[in-house]
Amino acid sequence: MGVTEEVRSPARSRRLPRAVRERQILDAAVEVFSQHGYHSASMDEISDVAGVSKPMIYSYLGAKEDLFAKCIRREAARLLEAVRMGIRSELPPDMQLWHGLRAFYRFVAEHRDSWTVLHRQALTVGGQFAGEINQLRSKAIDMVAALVVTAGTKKGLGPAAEFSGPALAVSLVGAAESLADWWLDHSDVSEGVLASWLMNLVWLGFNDLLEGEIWQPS
Amino acid sequence: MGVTEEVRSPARSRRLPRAVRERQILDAAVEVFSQHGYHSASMDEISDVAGVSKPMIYSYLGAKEDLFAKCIRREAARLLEAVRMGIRSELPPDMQLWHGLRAFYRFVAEHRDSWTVLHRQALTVGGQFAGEINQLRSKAIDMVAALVVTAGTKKGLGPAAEFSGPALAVSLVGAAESLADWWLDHSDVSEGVLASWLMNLVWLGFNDLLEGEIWQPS
Amino acid sequence: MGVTEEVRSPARSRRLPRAVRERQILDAAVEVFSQHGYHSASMDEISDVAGVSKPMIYSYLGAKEDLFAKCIRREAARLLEAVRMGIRSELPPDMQLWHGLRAFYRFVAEHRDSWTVLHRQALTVGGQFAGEINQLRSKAIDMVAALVVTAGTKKGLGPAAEFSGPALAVSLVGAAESLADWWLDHSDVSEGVLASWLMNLVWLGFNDLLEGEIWQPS
Amino acid sequence: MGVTEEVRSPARSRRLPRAVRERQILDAAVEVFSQHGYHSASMDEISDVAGVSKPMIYSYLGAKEDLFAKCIRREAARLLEAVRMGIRSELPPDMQLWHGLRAFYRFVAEHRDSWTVLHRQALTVGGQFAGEINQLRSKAIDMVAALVVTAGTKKGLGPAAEFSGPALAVSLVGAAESLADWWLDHSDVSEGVLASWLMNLVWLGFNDLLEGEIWQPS
DNA sequence: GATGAATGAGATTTCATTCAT
DNA sequence: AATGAATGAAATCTCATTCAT
Repeated sequence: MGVTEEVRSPARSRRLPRAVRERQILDAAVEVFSQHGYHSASMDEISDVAGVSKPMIYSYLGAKEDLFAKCIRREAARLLEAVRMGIRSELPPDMQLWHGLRAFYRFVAEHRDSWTVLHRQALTVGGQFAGEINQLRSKAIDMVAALVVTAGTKKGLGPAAEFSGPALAVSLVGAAESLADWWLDHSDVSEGVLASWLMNLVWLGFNDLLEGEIWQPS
Repeated sequence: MGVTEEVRSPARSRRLPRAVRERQILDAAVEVFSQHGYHSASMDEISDVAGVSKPMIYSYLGAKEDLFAKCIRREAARLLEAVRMGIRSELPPDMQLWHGLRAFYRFVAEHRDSWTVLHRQALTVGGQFAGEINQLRSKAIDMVAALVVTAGTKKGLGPAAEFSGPALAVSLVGAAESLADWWLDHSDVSEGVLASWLMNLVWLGFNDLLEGEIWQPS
Repeated sequence: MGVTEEVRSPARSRRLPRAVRERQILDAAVEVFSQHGYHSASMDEISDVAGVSKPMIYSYLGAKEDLFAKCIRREAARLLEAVRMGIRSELPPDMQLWHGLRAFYRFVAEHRDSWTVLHRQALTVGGQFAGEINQLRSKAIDMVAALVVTAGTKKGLGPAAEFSGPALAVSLVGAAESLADWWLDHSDVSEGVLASWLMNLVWLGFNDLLEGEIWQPS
Repeated sequence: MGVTEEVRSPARSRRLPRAVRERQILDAAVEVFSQHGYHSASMDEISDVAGVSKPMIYSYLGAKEDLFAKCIRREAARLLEAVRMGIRSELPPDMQLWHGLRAFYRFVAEHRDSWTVLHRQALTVGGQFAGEINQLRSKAIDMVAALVVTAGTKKGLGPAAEFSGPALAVSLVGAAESLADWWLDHSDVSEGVLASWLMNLVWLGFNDLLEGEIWQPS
């Protein structure tokens, strides 16, 4: 079309305000960390991908460790927010759980890098970020536990109290995470189906399944 | 035999048969990898812990990557073997599953380093060992899937077939792993209780629990 | 009074005349250089302390090296001036020397930063500022030498001429400097006493001291 | 001369024992530090001069700071030893002092680099090595103070006691150092003459000099 | 068989300095 | 006049890996 192809690129615009640069850098960092992991990721590559020189990263976001921590925090906040928005608290507990799971899987699908960083890479750094990650997981677990307890009290709770609520929640979250990972390699399933599978496992259990029962969104 | 053999230095014994040396080194490697992770572990420390010089490691087990791979393979084989030994195929499926889980948790308790390397550290190496790990997981999953299918066919399978067997197995394995991690920080529970909790989740499901049902080993 | 003048930020006032800015910057530079030394001092910190942006420093006083040179020159001039003002040329040579020393120590006490920069830090820069410093020392030495010569000629000079006047002056200056440094850590002595000690060393010498003689200001 | 000029250099011999390498490295470090100062000296240059790769320096002598500390300690020990050997304790105090000074100046002449590192560069590093240096200076000062006190008690000490012995010693040491520095640029004087000058200053003092007295080795 | 000696290559981080507004 | 934004260049340090004995 006769476009002069750029004498001076406006794409790589210069002299941007700090906030913009910080976002660029964080985006790049998440991408690179998710691909190579914390240790193998190099500040050089991050600065390349961000289109920024290395000193700027240090000046704006600190050392590699700080940068990684900031990535984790941002992505964790995003993920939690997404799940929170997904849950509709006016629905019955099982439907809440189902919607929460769907929101979770939608997030994973739409932000693979974020999920990878949070799930796989955050463990890498000598337990240094175990705190951050565990907070995230704790919040997720609390949400689940709240649902179960809510459901339980409605029906009178009963002997479920004998079981460690946290342990159940831990298991569910682990199952959901594991399934998310599996999904990354089997993406031909919708997030609704995924959530349904999980509901059938944790809501009904193998036994009911074997009996022919099925859970499905009403 | 009258061989004086060594006036001094029995500590750092020499001329051991190759197989022994290899085990020494692998043991040290598993210990160090589990403590620091793949990247932060240094060949220097491994050679120190093994009581062997670095060139020997390279000569016997290859480069760092190879060494790590061999660690993973050995520990994976051990874990699988332990679980296999735990299952008693003459029992009904739910009891098989329960015994398998108990064996798994016993292994984790008795070989924390092995478990740490397998579960936490193997992920960190940029997916380089995803293959190894996935094989292990696959085998675990297959074992679970086989149980479910066995149970299913006895009863006529039914609509459980509509659900991805693998996905359910993946979820169960994820839940078991997650619970194992949680256990590392809450070790005041017996492995039997742990396995029972998980059975209640995956065999009965939340719903039955809420109804007051409980699964317990017969 | 009633001038509103500034709703905020009276601290970082703008549009000051160049001379004022330059003084601000030099003051800050002397402070920072004296604390961290030439190399460890960062232009960033200097600009912070000065309350001025870095480009301004470069525009007004040049690169780091220039800035340091200007610091040294200013402080050297101040020190020399202070000593000159201290000497009363109408007094006999020994009293002149004594008053000069007192003035020197007063300066050191009142401008520790200046003295630190001149004495300690100026040496560190790979002899790059040896020239500046040596000029200062030369002037100090010349002043001392003049005193001695004056005294000498009055009395007929004699065999003192066989001794290198400069060398004696160098020694005296070195002794004075060394004592100044010592004083920084033993500040509980008055500058008069300090000067007297030195007079007893260089005017009388150990020998006379041992004989029971003492020099004291008349 | 028809020599085949080296197909493989034995000069840069390889695989030397550790002790030898350490000495090589320390020698190189002293040379480079003395030329450029602590900060401007680069580990690269030191490794070049030493004919050794950088990792070896780190492996044998530690980080830059450690390396510098080790340089200082070694040179300080050498200097002290040289002075101690110079003093002949059977002589009268003034002769002891004179011999000590001569030994000091001989050392400075023969090990300019050592002296430069000790005197000029050691101050550079943010007072981090002030301790090391002050220990050295303290020992020198103690030696001088001991001489003066010895002389003093022989004669009955008298009012010299009123003067701070340490302060006098500090001054003398400062004078000696200063004169050593001056000497580096005026090397056409023998170390005996240098020592004599200083003796005339500190033993006799200006006053006696003006009176025509002279101190000279008996 | 076994190891002390040795290094290439690359990682993180800092800083003086300048542009463009 | 004044500064936030931006970077080239270099320094320290570490580590997996291999010779040569």
